Amino acid sequence: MLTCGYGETTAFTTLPRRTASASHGQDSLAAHFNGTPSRRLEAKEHVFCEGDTARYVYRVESGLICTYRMMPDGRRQVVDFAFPGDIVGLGANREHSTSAQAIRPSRLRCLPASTLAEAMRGDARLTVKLYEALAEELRAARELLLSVCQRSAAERLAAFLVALVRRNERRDLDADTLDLGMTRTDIADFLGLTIETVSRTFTRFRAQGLIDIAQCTAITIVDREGLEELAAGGGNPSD
Amino acid sequence: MLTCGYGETTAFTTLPRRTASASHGQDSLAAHFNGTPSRRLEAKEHVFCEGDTARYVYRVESGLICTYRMMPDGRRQVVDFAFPGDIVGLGANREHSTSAQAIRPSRLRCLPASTLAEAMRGDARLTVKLYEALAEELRAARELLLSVCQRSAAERLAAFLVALVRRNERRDLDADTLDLGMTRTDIADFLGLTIETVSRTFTRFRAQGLIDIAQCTAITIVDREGLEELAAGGGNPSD
DNA sequence: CGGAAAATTGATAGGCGTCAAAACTCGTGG
DNA sequence: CCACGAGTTTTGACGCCTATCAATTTTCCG
Repeated sequence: MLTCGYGETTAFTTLPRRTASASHGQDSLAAHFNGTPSRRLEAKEHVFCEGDTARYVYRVESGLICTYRMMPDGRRQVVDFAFPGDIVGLGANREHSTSAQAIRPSRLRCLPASTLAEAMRGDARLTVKLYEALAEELRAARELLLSVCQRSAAERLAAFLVALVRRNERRDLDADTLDLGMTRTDIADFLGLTIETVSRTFTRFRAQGLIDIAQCTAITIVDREGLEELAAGGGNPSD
Repeated sequence: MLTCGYGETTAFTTLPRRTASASHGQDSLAAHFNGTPSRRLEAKEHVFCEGDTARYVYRVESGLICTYRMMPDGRRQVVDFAFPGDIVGLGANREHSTSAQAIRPSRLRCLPASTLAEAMRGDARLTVKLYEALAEELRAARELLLSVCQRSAAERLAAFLVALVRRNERRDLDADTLDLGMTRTDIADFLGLTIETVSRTFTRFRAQGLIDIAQCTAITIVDREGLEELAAGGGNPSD
């Protein structure tokens, strides 16, 4: 809405918007990542953990990173998925307030926080860019909050899929062929559901002719409009 | 954790932390609000609405402001309660991404966004302060996400009350006497519950000797430890 | 091919939402 | 000062959605 022309407000614009925010701040941000050391991560390896000193800001070059927060008793809330081009680790004043973990083998570019801080002192416009990028993340986080807390399981999953489709579109990929690349657990922890509910909802979507499931992580969109309607709250049109 | 010495991570540190963030950025922010025009609002009057052009940033002088987002079908997610001293309207690039409404009669100081933007251009340290304040809001939003999505109704409400108690403490008010000043609807929309569930949970808390309810909005904390334990997830110790 | 991890499917139960009605609060006016 | 009425809160009954527990099937690698 702020930086790009998507007319919808269907929630889980989380993913599209995050990317938008990236491209928003990237004009001047991107340059700062050029030539920085890169780091390879295996699947399940951590980029950083909650409480770690924030030494770097990262840009995802390839792979898939998820950021999350844990409760003492083990419950987990996935806060974000970061795809290639996205920035990870912004907004950590001193310590990271989330953990970040590679879901599949990934490559990151690492920009030292000190370098960034120095650049911020010298370049007010860069700081404003970062401020705006952060504002965008805040907006996305609140949208996720709205979505996850106020929607049924089917609505959440539909919105999630729709967000991925739109992300594909913007990257000129085949929009209707999704490679999730993440486990049911990741999705469940993102949407505030259990893996069983996610799995059942996938199955129901297939039965309803909304999607097709080749393998667990390879999904084809069959009825995109149906999904979008569901995502918009069309499941129970009460008014 | 970042800026103040509270050792706990019990969630719904939302409120305490937000204030912490305010005081964090306020050293240099506060000065900018001095002498700005003030505005009085009646209960239920809006400060701004989602989509409005972001003309001002506000500091709450008195009263209580809540910010929220709506879904097309009317479901509402309260994102934040802003108490005196808190800043409202930060992070809006161009339009507000949330609505803000006075819950009770309130008074605000209004800092024009253009003035702030100008100050940011001239004062890099201010921009960094704002960046950090926003980072704190982001952290709080994610904490709220974790809390609301992963916790039972009792845990959510307990965490909410504990957060208010801690807020009172920091202001040297009587910590155990809460004047909520908001309706059950506001609380429900904040915690992702219905008013009936909120009401029932309050009643159960009273029956369990955790709290005492004089009037709907006047609550006394009886067993603070019990509440804190509940808030931390002590309701169902599964491990 | 074999074993571990992940996903699916089923049965069950419980928590919370929904609908509905009663009780309470509070401001207004007789 | 009391009565009234709208709005809010409380309480109850009921049902559905989703979590939980458990078993099976599929997927993924070594």
